[in-house]
Amino acid sequence: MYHRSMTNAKQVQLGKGPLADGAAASLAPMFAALSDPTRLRLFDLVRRAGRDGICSCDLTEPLDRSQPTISHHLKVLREAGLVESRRDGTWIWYSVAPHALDAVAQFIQR
Amino acid sequence: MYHRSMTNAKQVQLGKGPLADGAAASLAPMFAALSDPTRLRLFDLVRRAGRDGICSCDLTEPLDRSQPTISHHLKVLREAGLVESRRDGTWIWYSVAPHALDAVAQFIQR
DNA sequence: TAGATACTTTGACACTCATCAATATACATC
DNA sequence: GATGTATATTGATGAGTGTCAAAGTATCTA
Repeated sequence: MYHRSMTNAKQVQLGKGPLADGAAASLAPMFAALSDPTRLRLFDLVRRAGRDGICSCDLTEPLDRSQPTISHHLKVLREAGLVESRRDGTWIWYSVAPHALDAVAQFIQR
Repeated sequence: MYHRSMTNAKQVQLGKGPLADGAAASLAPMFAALSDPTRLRLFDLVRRAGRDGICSCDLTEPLDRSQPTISHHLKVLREAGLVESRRDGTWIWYSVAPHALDAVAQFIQR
């Protein structure tokens, strides 16, 4: 049941003062999820696929990594709350989670 | 001469197509620099200090880390092109590098 | 039930990282 | 030059990461 869309995304509320300990702890994993080149391109491909999403099977080849490696990276993105997955028969479709990057964007334009 | 403002920030040009290998390789380190909670708060403190910057000596205490650790993190931020440093006597002042987060913002609002 | 396809998990390996104590360096003052 | 303060570097350690091959799980079809 890995496709249950398990999301670690916390509702980060950035106050006005210095970045709180908890907020930093919530934000850091999202940055970490994007801190690997392969994962960045992976997320980019998923984002480009729009609402429909993209099949995991179509992600392995363009990134030139083994299938388990892609699976691992997708898991990292999913647990960071950046992408969602939905099973369709044998296939699994990935799409960007709604408001995925809101917290990150909020921090950056702070 | 560590304060020579050595910046690894590349002028990332994000095209219209899928995220290129090189662009991903340039972006990832900036995300990596922000992927640690302590470093996130560190960057936030520096950013809050505005143009004047903030003295390294004022960063150790609020983050509850040893002086070498803070020094290490500042180096990471500096080499990622996110902050700059300027020596003033015995002290060293850190401030946010101009256009520090431009590439990251551009990627996020892509 | 058997085989095929899509995907995940496990185990291993080389590598990186956050952290600190100890030490070194740079600068100012005496 | 000697002493003190601010910062950097070194070395060590425990924890985490990206990667793959091999094995496991889930789903479909025949």
